[in-house]
Amino acid sequence: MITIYDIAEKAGVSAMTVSRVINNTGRISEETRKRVRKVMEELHYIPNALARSLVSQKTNLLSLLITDITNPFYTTLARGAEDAAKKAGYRLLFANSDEDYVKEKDYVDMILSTRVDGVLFAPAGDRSLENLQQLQKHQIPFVVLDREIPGIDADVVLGDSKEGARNLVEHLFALGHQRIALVNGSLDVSTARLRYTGYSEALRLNSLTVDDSLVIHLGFRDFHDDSALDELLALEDPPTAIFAANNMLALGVIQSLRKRGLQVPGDISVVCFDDFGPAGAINPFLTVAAQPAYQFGQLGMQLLIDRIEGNASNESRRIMLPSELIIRSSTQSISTPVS
Amino acid sequence: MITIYDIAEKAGVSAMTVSRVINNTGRISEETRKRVRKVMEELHYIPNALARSLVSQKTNLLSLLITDITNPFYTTLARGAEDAAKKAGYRLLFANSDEDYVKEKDYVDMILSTRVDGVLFAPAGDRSLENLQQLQKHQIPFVVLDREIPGIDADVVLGDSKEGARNLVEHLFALGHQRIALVNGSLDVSTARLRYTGYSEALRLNSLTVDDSLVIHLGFRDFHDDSALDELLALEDPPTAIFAANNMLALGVIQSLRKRGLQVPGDISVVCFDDFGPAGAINPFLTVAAQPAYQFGQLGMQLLIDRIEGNASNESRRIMLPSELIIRSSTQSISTPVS
DNA sequence: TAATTTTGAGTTACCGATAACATATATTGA
DNA sequence: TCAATATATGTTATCGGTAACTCAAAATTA
Repeated sequence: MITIYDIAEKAGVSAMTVSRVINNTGRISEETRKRVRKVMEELHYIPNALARSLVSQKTNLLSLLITDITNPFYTTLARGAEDAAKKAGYRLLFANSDEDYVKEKDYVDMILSTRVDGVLFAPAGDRSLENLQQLQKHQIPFVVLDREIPGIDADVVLGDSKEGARNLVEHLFALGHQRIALVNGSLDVSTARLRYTGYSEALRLNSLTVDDSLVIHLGFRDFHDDSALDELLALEDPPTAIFAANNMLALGVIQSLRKRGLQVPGDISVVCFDDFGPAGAINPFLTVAAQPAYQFGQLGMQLLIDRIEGNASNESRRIMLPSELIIRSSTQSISTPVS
Repeated sequence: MITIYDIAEKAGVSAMTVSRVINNTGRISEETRKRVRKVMEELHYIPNALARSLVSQKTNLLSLLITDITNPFYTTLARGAEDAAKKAGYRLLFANSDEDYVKEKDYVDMILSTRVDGVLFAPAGDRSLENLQQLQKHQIPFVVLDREIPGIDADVVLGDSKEGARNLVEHLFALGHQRIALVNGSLDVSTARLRYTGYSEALRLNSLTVDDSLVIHLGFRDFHDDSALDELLALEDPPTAIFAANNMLALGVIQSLRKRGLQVPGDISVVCFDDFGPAGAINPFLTVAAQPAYQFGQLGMQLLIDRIEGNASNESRRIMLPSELIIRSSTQSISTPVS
């Protein structure tokens, strides 16, 4: 590897002079500058970011921690974050926790030892608390995305889960559905709780109460075990519609329904939170509460960079983004069954 | 930030002793070891990977460069790469070139200054040559993914584009289609050339020749300008089926067709390369040649790590993965039009 | 018991860059 | 013309670790 010392020697100057040429600092005669530049090009010199960071105490590296890289919500978010980071001259280190606290902790340790300048953190859930506290303890600036963590006071970008849920359920009511099941994420995730709240509020506003046998709690990521669905369908008065708390759950629900020979929306209507990215556009099918994923990433990154660069006040900021109800063909009126 | 010197002072030993405790090297009495460990925990010590890498000349960082983070093919590939990297104890730095040579070059510079140990490189196209040569010049090990670059001799993981294309076109023939358009990627991408070859071979095998007016060359990523489609449709003898060279192009084609009031497959059949990840499972629609994206990432990463760790022979390896023809509902027989 | 080996540390130099300070000319002003 | 200032560059120390070498005390051997 070529270092500034190699350049210095060949150009007949000191290393410091080379450093000055690279960084355009100090006074250098035009002649020396040209000579050094020429040698740098000849030797294909590239500064060592490690050494630089060690002395500057700045890596220009940010980290984006998401919970599911195969979920289009997060990849679209990632693109927003990447664009914003690049614009501000930062590099981005991606990490994927798979909704797993242990994997998340591993990544936090990695993040700490890498000395990144800041973290955009989509937590797995409430128990991410200690992972976030770990960052706080080491004074790494971070912004929380998508899920609020009780006990953490930080900048945060959220979707309006309650309202989104209400909208979806109201849509189902409007189609005549009364028996609406909720296939929810784990209750140690704030969005799952809020979507439940929105769901129950919508029921109450329509003079109904929550029937616990219609509510399932799973992980947000997988729907491997669909036995819970069997229980739902075996109910005396089974649901005519299912509200899945996110896109991946909806995928699982629909696949499981089909496996059982049930048509969507013919036999049962399905709605969910989050859209499906570009792929969702080909065959518009699911009625969703679409969140502005790109903006999640972009705004979150802006908050983070503001804070890192000292352009943010001490109090933490909280951005709530609305979701958009997109009515497609996974829902239909209960009064006109196709069967 | 806590350093080994802080630990050393508080534990009443030298920095070297602390280093030895951390790395389990040298001889340390059990007593000292315990004392040092205790102080490390008390102060929440975390080793500085920068300093470590500076002396060891190893960062344990790998980079994955893809061309489109919103394309499910690449995110699934990314997951495969990430899993394999993690298993081998490496961290992964993602980058997204957007099929743009300039962005790609920027990332290569970043990669070089970050001193990553190796790169998993999905090139934008033939002109990535100089970016790859830049890596070679600096002796950074890399593995090329998905697209072969003339002039570069390196490990590479490819899909069998020719055969996949032939299969798709044969499928269309079997349905009675004779006027088959090809909406291809740019010809400076090897997969575009091979898919063209597969397309023309299939035609020839069926005693047809390529009609140039049925072939469009665009970028693999966007289908913003769909005027070329108008020309296709305005032909005296317009196509009854379209073969899109990848999933993103298929998306654009279908959306454009619908905008013009044409139904798929009613008015025109569509097939493409690459599936749509988890989202593709909800509403199976497009007939595709699905490539094993996860394996692309996983195998590529294995080749890379083998090479980095000196477990690979000097000659470069070439892995070709087959694609699977998945027949769904975007194609129908020409003899039974629904219209 | 003296010589030798082993054990458990410490010292020094270096990885590649930069901040802070030092210094030799060149230039300017009185 | 000589001090004062400006200009261009060099020296040294440091960021946080680790490799390589050194060394005193304890344990082993003859």
